[in-house]
Amino acid sequence: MEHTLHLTGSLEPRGAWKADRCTIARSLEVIPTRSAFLILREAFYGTTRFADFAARVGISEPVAAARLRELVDQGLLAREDYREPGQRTRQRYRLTEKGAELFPVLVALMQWGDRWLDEHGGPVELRHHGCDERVEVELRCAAGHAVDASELDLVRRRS
Amino acid sequence: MEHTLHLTGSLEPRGAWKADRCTIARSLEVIPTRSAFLILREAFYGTTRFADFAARVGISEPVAAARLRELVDQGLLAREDYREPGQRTRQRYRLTEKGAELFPVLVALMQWGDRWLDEHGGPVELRHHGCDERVEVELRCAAGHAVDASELDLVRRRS
DNA sequence: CGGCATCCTTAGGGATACTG
DNA sequence: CAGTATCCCTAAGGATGCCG
Repeated sequence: MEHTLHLTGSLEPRGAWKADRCTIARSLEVIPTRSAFLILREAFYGTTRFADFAARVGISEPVAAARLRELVDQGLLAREDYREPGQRTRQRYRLTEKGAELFPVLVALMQWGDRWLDEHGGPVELRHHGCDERVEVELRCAAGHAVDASELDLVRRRS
Repeated sequence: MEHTLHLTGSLEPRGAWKADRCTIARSLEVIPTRSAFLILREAFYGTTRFADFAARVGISEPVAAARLRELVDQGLLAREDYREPGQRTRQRYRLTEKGAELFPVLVALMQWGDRWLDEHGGPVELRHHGCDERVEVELRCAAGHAVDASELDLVRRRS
């Protein structure tokens, strides 16, 4: 069984596209580290406070400070002041739309880990609110077909 | 707009599940580095040879050797000898099923980078072979509904 | 509470040269 | 062709302590 893509036409020879435009590589420059991924995980789980990020991700506060600053600089998190009635002003970090759209990446990592790295299929699962059915990431084409990885063509974008 | 999940029932307080069982964290222990991700990208693109991995990922050969060994040790790639008729024996690296199932992770990273990190939506795209429609990763529940990130419950797995 | 300063250790990675 | 050996540099991250 071959696990590679169909490479069509002008994508080969490979000089046809520059490695520095690869958007997988670019994404990994924005989220280069394990701690960055796990801080995003916490943000999806609803964590907003500095000390909670450090504690729940399991990293030291200096590292948490560095990662949070980088994620804010990249526009994935927004740092904002807020004040609950009768309380002092606090800070919190919230996902921006740009950050929130990374959700499928985290779900895909979780799904793979659930299958290959845990005896019991992982500690938690995602369900469709209301419907209550299990949720998974999948590949699907614009015509609505579920797509297997063996049915893919990789082509240069039609600009 | 809130970009967090619905956390239901016993997932809170958070001590209810152990951070070391998080399968996102576990996956990132298996593929911890940018170079590991990009070697997998190359494997999907059909690269099989040592020197090609190093050159196409843009890493030095010592680093390529270390990453390839780790990926083989983790069972994502298989190293095998092969011989074409009339040629000497060569080595190649091929994706295992375990490695191949990481494909949605890479597609999700590419899709996010296409949207947020490239002026023109990315250099390449995936199309459904035959059908020729564009392919994307999406969240979908077992009942067949496309699921928005705002419609998710996170629950402990029913074991 | 939400950090920063300092010091330390380890891991990632480049360059160059060499080997079976 | 498919790597290893060596050397060096930088980044990631922990521990401790301090600050507004």
